[in-house]
Amino acid sequence: MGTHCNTCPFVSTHVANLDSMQMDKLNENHIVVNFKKGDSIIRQGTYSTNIIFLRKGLVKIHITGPYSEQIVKLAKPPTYLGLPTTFGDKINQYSITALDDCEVCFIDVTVFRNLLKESDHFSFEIIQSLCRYEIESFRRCANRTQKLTRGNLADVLLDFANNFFHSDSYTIPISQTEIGHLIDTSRESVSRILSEFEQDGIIKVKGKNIEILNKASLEVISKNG
Amino acid sequence: MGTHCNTCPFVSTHVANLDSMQMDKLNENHIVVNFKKGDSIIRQGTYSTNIIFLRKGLVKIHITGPYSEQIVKLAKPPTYLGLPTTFGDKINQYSITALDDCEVCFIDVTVFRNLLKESDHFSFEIIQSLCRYEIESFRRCANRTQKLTRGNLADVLLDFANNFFHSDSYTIPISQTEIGHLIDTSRESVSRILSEFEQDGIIKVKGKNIEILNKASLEVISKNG
DNA sequence: AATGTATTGTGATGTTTGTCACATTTTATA
DNA sequence: TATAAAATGTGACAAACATCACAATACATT
Repeated sequence: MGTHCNTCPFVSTHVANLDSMQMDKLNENHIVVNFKKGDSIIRQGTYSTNIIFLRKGLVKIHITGPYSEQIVKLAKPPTYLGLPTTFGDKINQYSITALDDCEVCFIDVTVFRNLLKESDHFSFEIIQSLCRYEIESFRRCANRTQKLTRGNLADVLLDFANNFFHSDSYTIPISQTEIGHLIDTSRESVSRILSEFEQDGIIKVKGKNIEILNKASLEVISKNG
Repeated sequence: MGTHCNTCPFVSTHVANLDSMQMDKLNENHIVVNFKKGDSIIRQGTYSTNIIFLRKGLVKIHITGPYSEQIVKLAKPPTYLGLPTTFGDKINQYSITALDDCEVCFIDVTVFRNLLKESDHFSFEIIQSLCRYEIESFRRCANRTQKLTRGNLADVLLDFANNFFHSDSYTIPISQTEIGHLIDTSRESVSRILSEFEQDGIIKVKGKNIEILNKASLEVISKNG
């Protein structure tokens, strides 16, 4: 707690036009919670009446598929989590787990609902986000199912560099098993292909530290194979 | 044209609480268009400033993946199409093609935007739909990537029976090639597996006519195979 | 009815990748 | 530091499936 919504980056971006009464209402009806790496933030199958706003940290959104776990996507702040659940049947349709130390803001769904009611601007922001997610989700699925494993793995490495860490050298926040769940392949294949990449001088692996040595190559692999 | 929005099933379901002035505005700013089987309703990469409401007929939503075409999903009325595009960058991120004779209603995006502005109820309906789509999309992707081809094909056959034609005997509205694009497999595999199903007495195929003879079996295959 | 076009059936073959098995390394915990 | 637990590396093998090739139908159009 202790952080008033006035100073919250999410409020300033998305709810800029809430009046101060609405702002106070939001402030009184949210709880800031910290999660440690590995903690479950929401769990598939459980009941939820909160919208979650991710303020800090990295999370994975994952669902129990027909056979194995699938990581649907990774998410970084600032973003809402759990919208679909809360406006659907209130049963979480997926799990969210912290990959980092995370700071999230639980907002009661009725309060959130009222914000939507009172601010058409805010509603529209949410609609736009959801639309973006839908398109991303189509693309991700098409890639995953059409590309070979090498291509998907290259994508993951590039995605971390470009969109999460903004650096070609980073500590990968998930295990090889999890990478497997993310690109629908086995842990063994991930291991093998990472070795190949290293042998080809494309990356340098040291434990969980990845350094991309030849980004152009990775991009080619991402496209062609 | 000729159909006032008053009598439109979509309006009565979703926009029930628009006042008559809003209703008239909607009515003046839409165009009803008919498409024939195979016609392209929207085309990936083109510019669009219309929300589309599907009133009648069946459509496929498909995107050009890294290698081949992928049918993202099939849609039936009543549903909005093209929301993500129109509230995103206005460039269609996917194509929509009629599988049937279709009747769709083009609504100018600014008119639609105003409806959202004026009715928080309507906005919330849209938010809820988008949330549902997102969850569906996660599930579909997990199934597609984890299940074997037999299971996915069984799913498709069941989906048509249960959710589109409400009958165990129907004329399948897409070719085997398209089924392949829908479940990410080759045309040949679709053909082979359909033959297997028929040999096992699970379905009867006659041209494009499908009759499900043993639904329980199909459901088992959908789950386990 | 005739001809061309799209759709479907089916065999042979090769590739990709999952699975099993076990060794090895790294990380957590008492 | 010792010991357990988790994560990773790697070989051998099998399964599922794509691809290629070509035949056989069905469908449309004049």
